[in-house]
Amino acid sequence: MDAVSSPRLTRKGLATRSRIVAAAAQLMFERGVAGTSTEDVQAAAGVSSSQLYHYFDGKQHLVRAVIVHQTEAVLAAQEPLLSRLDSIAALQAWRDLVVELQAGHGCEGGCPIGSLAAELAEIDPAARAELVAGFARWEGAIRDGLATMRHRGELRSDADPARLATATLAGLQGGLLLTQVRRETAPLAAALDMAIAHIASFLV
Amino acid sequence: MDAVSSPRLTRKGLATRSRIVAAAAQLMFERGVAGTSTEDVQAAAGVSSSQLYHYFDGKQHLVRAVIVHQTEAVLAAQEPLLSRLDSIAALQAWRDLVVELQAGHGCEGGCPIGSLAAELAEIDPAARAELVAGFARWEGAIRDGLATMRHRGELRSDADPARLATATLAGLQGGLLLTQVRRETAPLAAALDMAIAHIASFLV
DNA sequence: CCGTTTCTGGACTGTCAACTCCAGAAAGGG
DNA sequence: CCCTTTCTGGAGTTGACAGTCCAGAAACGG
Repeated sequence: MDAVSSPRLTRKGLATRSRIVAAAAQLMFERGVAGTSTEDVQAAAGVSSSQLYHYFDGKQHLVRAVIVHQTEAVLAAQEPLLSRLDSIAALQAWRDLVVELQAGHGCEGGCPIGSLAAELAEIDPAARAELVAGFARWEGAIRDGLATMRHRGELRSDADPARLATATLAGLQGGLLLTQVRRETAPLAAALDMAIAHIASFLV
Repeated sequence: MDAVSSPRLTRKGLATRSRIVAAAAQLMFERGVAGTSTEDVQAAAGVSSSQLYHYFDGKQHLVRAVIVHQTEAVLAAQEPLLSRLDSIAALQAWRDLVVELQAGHGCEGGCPIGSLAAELAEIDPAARAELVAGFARWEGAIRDGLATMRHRGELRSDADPARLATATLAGLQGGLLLTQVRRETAPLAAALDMAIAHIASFLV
């Protein structure tokens, strides 16, 4: 739709815009959207107020750009595994990666997309739409792997890749939330192991 | 620990305090903590500023009281089923109830506790502690039902009630989040069906 | 190299939200 | 019934934050 749109941006302008989004994403991940002021973003990105408002029509627009940015970042962090979730072994490797990523932060921060979703779903319809799209991409990657397995005849025909992918993403999100709150990876591991076991129950 | 503590409260004082917490809980459920000002709470509860600060040491303390309030409300809304999750049929009835509750709101709002958790986990350590306690009670209720099943010999001895309960709660939370964002109950239903199928896979 | 557009610095404004204060009303307790 | 404590009304203070404005610097395009 728009995302980058606006008028044309100079090479320099694009760099400044990216710096703002990256700084905002980092701060909003750490303190939430409401806990991050535009002044904080300006300071972190090393830009002035007029610059921020030159590239974005206000905080809400900046937040939408942050959602897009974080969606890319989260999906990229799971590659190349995410694009090849077409075996139980691949799913387990992906599970291990996700768990290790959380352990690496000390279980802080939760899911960059999930946290934004919880904070914004009820108060910013445009943000919610962007989040639906982000989750759809994530779920789509999982679903594609499962569909490949079914297509190959490894999963029974009564396995529904779309529904399994939805349930897996739900387990992942809930596991991330509990892991964030409890500051231990056990809930995330348990949730993903459940999802994989459930998928494995459809193996031929 | 403290929760109600403070000095002694008159019958009337207790009623006023409850009104404030209930109003704050409702508003924070609809708009989030950051999106709810103390002025909003005052107006909704029909109290003055001095009253709010008479009963709470500030917004943070009020938020903690809201967490306790919502924990009670969420658990109560699932009774009497929640205390008797000791068969697959009981789990399915509970699943149906949870899904219907969400459908009843039009899938708005998500989980009252989960939303608070996502918003507060990183910015309010005291709130995080209260949320850990709230989730523990929820998970404990699920775990107790599963432990009963295992004790009766309905679940195999390699089933770990605590871990299954954690995974189920994770699925529930993630399902609620996706359901909130997508405005449809399918993700919640898929996640809970997965959890129940996983539990059923441990039946003797 | 020159006109136009984009980009940047920084001061400024208006609003809103958290929290304080104090005086007076109501309740409790002996 | 009176004294103490709790409770309430409402005005006031302080600070922060989203967003504006305009003048000047840099980049681009022919």
